Amino acid sequence: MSITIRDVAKQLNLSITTVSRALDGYKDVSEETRQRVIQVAKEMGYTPSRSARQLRRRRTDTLGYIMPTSQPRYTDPFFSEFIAGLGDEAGAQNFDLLITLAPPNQETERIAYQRLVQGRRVDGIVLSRMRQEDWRVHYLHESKFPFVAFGRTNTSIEIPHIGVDGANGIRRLIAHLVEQGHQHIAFIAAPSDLILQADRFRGFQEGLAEAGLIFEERFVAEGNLTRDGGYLAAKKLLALQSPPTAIIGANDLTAIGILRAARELGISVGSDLAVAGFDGIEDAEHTVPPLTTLNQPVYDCARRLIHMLTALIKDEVLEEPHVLLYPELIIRDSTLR
Amino acid sequence: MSITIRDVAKQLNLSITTVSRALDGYKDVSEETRQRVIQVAKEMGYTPSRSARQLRRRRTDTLGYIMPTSQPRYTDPFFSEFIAGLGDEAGAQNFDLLITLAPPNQETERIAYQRLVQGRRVDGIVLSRMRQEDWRVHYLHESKFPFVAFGRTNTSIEIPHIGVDGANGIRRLIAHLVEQGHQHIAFIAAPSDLILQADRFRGFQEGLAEAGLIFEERFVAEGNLTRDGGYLAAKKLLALQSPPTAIIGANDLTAIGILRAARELGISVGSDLAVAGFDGIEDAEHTVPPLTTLNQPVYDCARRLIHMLTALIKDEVLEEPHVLLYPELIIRDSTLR
DNA sequence: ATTGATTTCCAAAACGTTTTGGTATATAAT
DNA sequence: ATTATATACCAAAACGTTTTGGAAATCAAT
Repeated sequence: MSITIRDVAKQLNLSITTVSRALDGYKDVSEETRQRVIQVAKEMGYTPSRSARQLRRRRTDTLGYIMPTSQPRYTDPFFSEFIAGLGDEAGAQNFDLLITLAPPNQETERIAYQRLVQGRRVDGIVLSRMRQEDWRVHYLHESKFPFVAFGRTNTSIEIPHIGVDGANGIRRLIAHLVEQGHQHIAFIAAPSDLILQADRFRGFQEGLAEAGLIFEERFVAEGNLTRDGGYLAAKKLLALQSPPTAIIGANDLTAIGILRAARELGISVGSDLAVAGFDGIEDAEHTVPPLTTLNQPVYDCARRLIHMLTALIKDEVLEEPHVLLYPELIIRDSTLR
Repeated sequence: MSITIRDVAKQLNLSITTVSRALDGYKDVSEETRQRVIQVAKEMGYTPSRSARQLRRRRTDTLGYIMPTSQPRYTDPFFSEFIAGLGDEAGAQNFDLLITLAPPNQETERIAYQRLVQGRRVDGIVLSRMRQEDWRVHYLHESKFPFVAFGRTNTSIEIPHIGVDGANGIRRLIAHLVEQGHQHIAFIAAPSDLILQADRFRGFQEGLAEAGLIFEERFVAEGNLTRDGGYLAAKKLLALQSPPTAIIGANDLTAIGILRAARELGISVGSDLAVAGFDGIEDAEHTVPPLTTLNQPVYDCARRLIHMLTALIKDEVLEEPHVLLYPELIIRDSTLR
């Protein structure tokens, strides 16, 4: 069907070895022949078969990412940006990116990871949304499979990763809110098995303590990192006896839900209620009022992760296996009176 | 390194042929042996090597999608939903999804497509954001490579696709706006090489005509399907001598930009200015005011496209090679006085 | 007792590369 | 004149499957 290396070799009256090595830039082929080979290969439109090369080289030049999609249609802009970063850097390094969707913590997820690892379909895997008891970490580690993570983990296992210090961010956010005169600050949480929840929540408690405020259980509501989750939780919080004057969402989507709840209740965000999120997704600039948030350089993190991962695959030594970044506090009208 | 079919065969004292055929469900292996094979293969944790299988079978069980990313960091929620649909259905059909990013209409894009096609990297390709002179269509057609498209094309080439009737949608939207008493309706366009622009713009002109309104050139501004594009274009339109009382964005992102421009200018959307978009992205529900839009069932379209594509790959006859859907007009506060 | 079917298995070829371990020729060094 | 070195090439093995074209054993029909 399509042109193989054999066709090129025949055309040139050379062995396939020589053609292969000429194209791969080995030095044991004369410059003249190499030029001829390159020329003819191009003319004939030869592209090496990926699977043959993979089989022989025993690597795939493909990286895997399994996107944790909770609901069928649901997508967090966070992931778009993350994937854009992964894709761009992977492309730059001549790797392909294989994306699979799987709901977190389910059998399907396990199967998805096993397919990638055991079927040797990718050379390395990027993990995100790290969890407290993360079987993925143990599984990949035991399989001796190269992987990197966005976010720290809990385990003693040594994992190259990039993390953003959620606790630090939320502490600074609370300092800002207190500066704006808020004493009653609430938090809408993420699912409790997520590391990011642990970090951000710890920041919440520490921030309150630092400001000399007491932590009230009733000011913590359960969210699920979606707009609807934020909306429902905010409704509850705002229906309390003496409601909070500021609400922090575990992420921007949650915060957008809070905005909506406030609007429905006729509460003016900014003057009457401060609202803030976490992530720095693009939508946050366009809400009414624009949303105060802690920006994570998601795109850059994704690129750096790929960089680390490819280094890992090539058995290079990572100069910086653990990176901890600090989110940038972006103050917008949603927390200004 | 990892377990191959040979290991399993040795363990069972069978030939690799038999193991292979047992696992593939051929009938020329006794039920008893098959059970033993399955059992042992599972115990040993055997997963067939993808590349070996691909090489031999001469197919990859992978589908490709190249996402048109214009700016490095930029992502339209539309694509997240599209990808979610592609990924889910691909998974359901036991295909992988290979995603590459490439800026449209550039050399990189051509290379990206060639890599997929000539490197026999995928078995089929999904196209989106169809263009007037779409070299991709010609290229894939000439290469006899299976592909499907989201959106029609204007070539004579027969392409299985799913389209959403943009003209129809915009016409209905205009009828609604006229009903709300609007006489001065503007349009912020998409790049003119896109088919969707042609369709939606035609709908704009037809809709005006049907309502007996005259089409004014000055009420058309150039956008680029982004929030910022919408924002800038809206600023221009609203600075006109006698500005429009309604503005339609070529997509929701554009409309969100319009909302922002209006807010900055102190124009009250709904009462003073009607704003509408196209796509039905989730954000549109959460803007202030919530955005009137024409909803496309993007997720479902994506799934159906994959369905068509896999059928095409298997040489099945498509029962419906061309699907034309009508967008759903969702009226929200942004066009209600 | 043959022949013909059926069942169950297998050896070997093939897929298209890369890599290994050379060989032959020319050049340089002794 | 011999030996060493460098240069330019190649045949064959290997990667791990699936597929092809049987073969051996069993059973049924004559």
